[in-house]
Amino acid sequence: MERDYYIDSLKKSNFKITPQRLTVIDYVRSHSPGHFTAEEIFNSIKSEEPTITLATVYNILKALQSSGTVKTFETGGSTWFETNTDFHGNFVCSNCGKIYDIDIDEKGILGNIEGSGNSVQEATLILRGICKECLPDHD
Amino acid sequence: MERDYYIDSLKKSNFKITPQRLTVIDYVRSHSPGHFTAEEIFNSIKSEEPTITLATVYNILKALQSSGTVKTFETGGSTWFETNTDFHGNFVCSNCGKIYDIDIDEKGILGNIEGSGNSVQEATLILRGICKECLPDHD
DNA sequence: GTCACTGCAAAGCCTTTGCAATGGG
DNA sequence: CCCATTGCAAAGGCTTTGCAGTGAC
Repeated sequence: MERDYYIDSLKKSNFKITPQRLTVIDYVRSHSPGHFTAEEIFNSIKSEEPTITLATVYNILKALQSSGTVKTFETGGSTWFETNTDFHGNFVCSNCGKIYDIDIDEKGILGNIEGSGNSVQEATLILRGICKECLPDHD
Repeated sequence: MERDYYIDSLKKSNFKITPQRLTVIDYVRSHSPGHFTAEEIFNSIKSEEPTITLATVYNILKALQSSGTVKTFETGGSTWFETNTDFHGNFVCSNCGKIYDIDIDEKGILGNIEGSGNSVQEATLILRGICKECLPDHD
């Protein structure tokens, strides 16, 4: 996604554009699609933005999330952020810890949900197992 | 589920049967299907088991999970436990906080996953929105 | 100029850990 | 009897909060 997509989304939600926010945007853009913790982002950008703190990174990620450009999910006791806002599965390898996006046919799931009478705004699918690379017969 | 289902599952996984474990089993059995935090269980059973601590409840829930009778998912910064081990969605109402089980057709999802080459052991689907009861036009 | 945002430190959850004492098999 | 489990206290990880100073608009 273009930088302006993030900037415009922030503006639309009445958030200000700060250098710190731009640095985080550049980070997630250049690592998309991917999965980040606040701490990971903090560690990666603090050379570029030496006064930034972890609390600010959390604040920025919350703003990005409110403006709709970032999604989150919780697993293993921490919160993960991602730029892939389409419905998909997040496969977490129990061996190496890597997270992979898995395309999912949304219809099969959403069909059931609508029938429940609840208004669904957001869906998060977490899968756990052993990834391709960690399977014993991996070549 | 019967009490023996939990007991036998624990034994099969080489866990011992303690009075504290039976108390937790009775609690989840009498609240099934449902969604519990460790603290909720702790608060509910401490009158019956006055010396128990939160750490022990966590320990017991971990044993139940390893023996396959309890599943967990994380949301809102805490871990939820449930006895419904079949694949299903957990709908979390952003307004009242209640959690509802939603039946999901597993095939639509698993079809995609198998194709990815990873070995999936477990799937958790979390849905967020406004529940039936909280919708403005609720009668 | 104003109000949101930043940086900092501290507090606040939730969960785990270490260890001595206990008791289930 | 022995080793897993308990109870207790303390520590640990992740995230939020409060507040004074700064800077985006």
